[in-house]
Amino acid sequence: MLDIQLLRTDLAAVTQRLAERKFVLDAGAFQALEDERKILQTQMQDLQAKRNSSSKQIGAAKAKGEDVSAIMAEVANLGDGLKAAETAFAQLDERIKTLLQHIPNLPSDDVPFGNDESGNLEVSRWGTPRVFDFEVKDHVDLGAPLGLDFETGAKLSGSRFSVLRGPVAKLHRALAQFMLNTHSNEHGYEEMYTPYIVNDTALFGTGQLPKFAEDMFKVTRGGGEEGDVDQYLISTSEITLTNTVAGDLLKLDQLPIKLTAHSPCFRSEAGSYGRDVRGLIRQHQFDKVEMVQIVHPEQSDTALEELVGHAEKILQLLELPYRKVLLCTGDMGFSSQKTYDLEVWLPAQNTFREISSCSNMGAFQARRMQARFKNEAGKNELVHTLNGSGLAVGRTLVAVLENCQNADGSVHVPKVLRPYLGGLEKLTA
RNA sequence: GGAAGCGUGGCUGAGUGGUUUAAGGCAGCGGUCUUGAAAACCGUCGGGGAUGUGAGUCCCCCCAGAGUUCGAAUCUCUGCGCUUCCGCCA
Repeated sequence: MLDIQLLRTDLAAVTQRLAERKFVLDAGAFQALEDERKILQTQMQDLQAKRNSSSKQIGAAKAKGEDVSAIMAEVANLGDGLKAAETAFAQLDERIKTLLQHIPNLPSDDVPFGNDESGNLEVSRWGTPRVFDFEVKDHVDLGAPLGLDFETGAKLSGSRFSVLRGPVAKLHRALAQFMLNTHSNEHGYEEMYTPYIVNDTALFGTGQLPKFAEDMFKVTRGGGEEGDVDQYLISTSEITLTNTVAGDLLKLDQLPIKLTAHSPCFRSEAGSYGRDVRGLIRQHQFDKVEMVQIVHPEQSDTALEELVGHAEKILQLLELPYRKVLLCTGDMGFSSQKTYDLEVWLPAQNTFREISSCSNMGAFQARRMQARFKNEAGKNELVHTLNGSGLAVGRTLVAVLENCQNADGSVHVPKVLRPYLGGLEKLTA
């Protein structure tokens, strides 16, 4: 959520910057709402002040045993007008709040302008795509004999679900454990285990609600009876990790907070019909190791660079070629002010595919969650939040299968994963 | 699943309808004292918002939402959370 003061004081500039990320803010309509709000709020507070002082007089008079009927009559006249003013203000305030909740974050100054992903800026590349002296298979064909089973997934749960068996299942587990160990042992993150079902408050805090409800899986507790509360499957453990500080007032020495977790992620993928229908790239359920940092506002820019580096480290240790991309204004997520994507090389597609997304959310989520710290001046200030995939496990599995494949259909295991697989060097059917 | 109790500022804790516009304590911050520190003492000390050049004035917030009342931390209803006991259970 943006600071409403910013819209009040600098509406034109905010509108302009939002337009760069393709969000149309009707500045005239907002200004009209604001003007009306000011009038209503002043009227309401004026009436409230009168009521308060009269009530105080009644109390004082009663204590002395004096007659209060005159003041009572005076207050009675106030009654309806006050109620009407309060109702009108509440309605208007609600409209302004709702509007505000649907406005995305402002891009940082150093984010390049662009309308879509073609405007993204490649920052760097790492590794050299391997030259194959045989025809490469994609991960679906390669994975089938190794235990990658889409048919059974579809039987159990429908399209975009999969079952992993044997060697592929073990590789999947090894990847998640390797990532989690690296972040918690080498990169200073606290390992976390968090719920996979959350309430709407948490989703509001990180920005999935109210705008992106259709991307979520909703679950209802207790069989759909009246009074049951809707809850949601997490679409990323960013939600739970970030919301651990919701409503908190942190001490300066508690920052930065660095958290990591391995969890399944559930996405309805509404609006992506027909895209990536083949294989493991876009599933309703996938695993991800997530990194979250809660930091002092002055530290968030450098924290983003550090966090991306942690995700890159995983790819480097796995010896997977990738490139680092700075997303342009038109391609960023709702809550982000600056985002790097890491795209891993997939030889079968002869292209780079997103495997990690690392973002600095600034105070955007912190404001929604009311996550603050006591700053050097003793004042309460919103923290900055960051998150990034480190990495998406399913897509990493795809990348390992394709990049490490041999002519005979076997897959050699990256060295860093071997300790997690009992020293196994090669996956075979 | 059954029963009981409890949600007050960073923490603790008083307050059951009106000088409480939330007492006291701890922590924090500033100071006195001290070579320095500790202790002691003095002062300060919640958040959000409206209006105003400013000093200031005012409104809202005691888990959340509705309600009763001239007036609610206090009374009523609903929800959420926590604690304890019993039952069940991985």
